[in-house]
Amino acid sequence: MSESLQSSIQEITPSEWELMRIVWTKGKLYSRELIDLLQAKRSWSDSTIKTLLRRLVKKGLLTTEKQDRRFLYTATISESDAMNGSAEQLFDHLCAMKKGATLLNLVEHVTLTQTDIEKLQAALSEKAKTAPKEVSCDCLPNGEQCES
Amino acid sequence: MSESLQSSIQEITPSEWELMRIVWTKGKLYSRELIDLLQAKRSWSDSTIKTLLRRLVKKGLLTTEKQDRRFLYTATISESDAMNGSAEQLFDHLCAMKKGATLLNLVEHVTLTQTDIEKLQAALSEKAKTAPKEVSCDCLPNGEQCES
DNA sequence: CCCCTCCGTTTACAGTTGTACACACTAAAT
DNA sequence: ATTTAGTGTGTACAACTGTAAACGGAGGGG
Repeated sequence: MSESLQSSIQEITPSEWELMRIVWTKGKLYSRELIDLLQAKRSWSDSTIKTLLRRLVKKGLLTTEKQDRRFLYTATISESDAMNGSAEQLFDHLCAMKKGATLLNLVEHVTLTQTDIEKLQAALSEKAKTAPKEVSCDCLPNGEQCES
Repeated sequence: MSESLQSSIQEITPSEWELMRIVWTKGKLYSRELIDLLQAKRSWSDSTIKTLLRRLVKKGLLTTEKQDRRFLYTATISESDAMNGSAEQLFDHLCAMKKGATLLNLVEHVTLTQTDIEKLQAALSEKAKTAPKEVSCDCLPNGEQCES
């Protein structure tokens, strides 16, 4: 389990997420399999997918391993690290004061299992022990606060 | 209060977030003020900031109002809508099965106030009443599931 | 009345992203 | 040996992003 994300994950674009999710789910696979699976959802040409694969390798998010005559593609970072990293990156852009509200909105809109909820509740109870009364806005350079 | 985000908010880039946060905090302001405030954090040239402003207006995220001889800039969407929209957009890329884990990670890493925590707990208790036992992975076209 | 200063507009340019055609190479089939 | 089918590589190109210099118009100061 990764504790805290070190140096902010490589930016992953929406199209890249689609490829990555398949790679993570399958573990290792040939471009052909990837393409077939992906085309079941997106009508992208083989070429487009091959380009995306190439770029992901260049970005260092995938590695290749020569097998047979073609390549086996594997992810270099775990899905959780990618998810947590991206989520944290997004939250970095938000006003410190309003992160809680955003989280609340997510909790309300995302489908969660009983187990997820239990874990979240446990984490929250723990956090409540040391949580501050207020968090101030960090949108402006001087200490000026935003309302609400 | 916006209930659910309609048609997926205009994509906001990292640099744009910086401008927007200032605009949201100040409500209405002249480019000069914006530039001064922003330059206290980022060493961007006036020009760069003016370009970003213009692009935000073109994207429809800001509107202008001629005042005096210059423009007053205002945001066209609320900060919460932007935050919630972006967060939901990100979550759309994640495996349905692992959204809970990502949320958990956020809850652990984000600074929350006592009040935020209470609200989250309330929302979770409510949600627990109807939450499913499991959520399945939606990464692959066929029903194939990812492990963990 | 002229120049300067402010602010908005034009233009620029490299890098990234979405999308894809066409080509090269190699193993396999004929 | 020649063709073929399957993979990877090169190239392309428009839109968007990060960053910024330069220009043009209007009001203020001299």
